[in-house]
Amino acid sequence: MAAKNIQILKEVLQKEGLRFTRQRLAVWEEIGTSQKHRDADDIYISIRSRGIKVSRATVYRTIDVLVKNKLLRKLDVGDGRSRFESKMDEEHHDHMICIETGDIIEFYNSRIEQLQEKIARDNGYELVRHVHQLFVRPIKK
Amino acid sequence: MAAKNIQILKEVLQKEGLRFTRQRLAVWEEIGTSQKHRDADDIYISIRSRGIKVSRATVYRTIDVLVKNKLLRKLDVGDGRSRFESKMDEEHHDHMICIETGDIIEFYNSRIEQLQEKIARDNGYELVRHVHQLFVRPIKK
DNA sequence: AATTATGATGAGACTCAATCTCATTAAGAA
DNA sequence: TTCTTAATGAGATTGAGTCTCATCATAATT
Repeated sequence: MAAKNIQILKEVLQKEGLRFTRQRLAVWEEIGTSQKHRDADDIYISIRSRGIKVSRATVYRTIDVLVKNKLLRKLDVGDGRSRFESKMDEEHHDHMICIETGDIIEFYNSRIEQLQEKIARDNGYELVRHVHQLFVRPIKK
Repeated sequence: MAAKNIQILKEVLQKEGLRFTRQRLAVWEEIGTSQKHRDADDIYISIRSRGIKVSRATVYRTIDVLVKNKLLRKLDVGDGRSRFESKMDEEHHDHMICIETGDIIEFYNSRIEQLQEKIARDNGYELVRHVHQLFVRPIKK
């Protein structure tokens, strides 16, 4: 993993007054892999399989810190298990979930993004975050 | 509760090959009250407090039938407990959730509705349902 | 109205993701 | 290297939701 990314983790930990540990680095490294939309247990198993000793509690605790600091995004795809994706070098997007295959497809629409801001504002609120998911089915020909 | 609404429940149960029971009626009546965005346990407690004997299992089972038949909508506001709202005489809408007060405000934007359909179609899917929630905070003056 | 077949109910066990506890371990300052 | 204090991990706990199965109730039939 690039030294640059390790530095990002160190900065976040410092900001939060937390120590830089082997376990926290392992979680951060694991999340940096190209796989997306992974659940906490999947991340836990992967780290263990790399021979690094870590507990589920620490994985969950580290994920919380990363989510809080916007290095990680938490997704709820409606099956009771949260999924996570890195926000490093990522443009914002939302998700389409295929109800037949479970595939997760990303989408982005700037008009919708604008409208969300406007709707919140028109009601006297500011938009903090949003959840937007389209549950879809392949069009049969 | 209006006889008309009882008839709607009876039709759904018949369609599903299910019997009309005191407990199922009680759940349907409870959901017909003006309160919205209630959780399953809240519905369970209310029915019991009306002196009707019902179990949590039956409340959950009945809710499932109503959701399946679109008499009821299930919301996930991100705190681990599903909320439910009647779809009787209701226009479609989505929700804004205030992260400071927990207030749930409904909104509807036809342009967003159209765009969602288009996004799914452009990717070779048809839209089945969607989840759209804005987490907001009051604008401080 | 009584009978009867079968679906519905309820108490409590169970599931599973996520969180918490607290004795032990390790970071990192000095 | 020492030492203070935060971090970790094994396993207990939580809590929403689901499941089991003995018992009960619906509603069709007689």
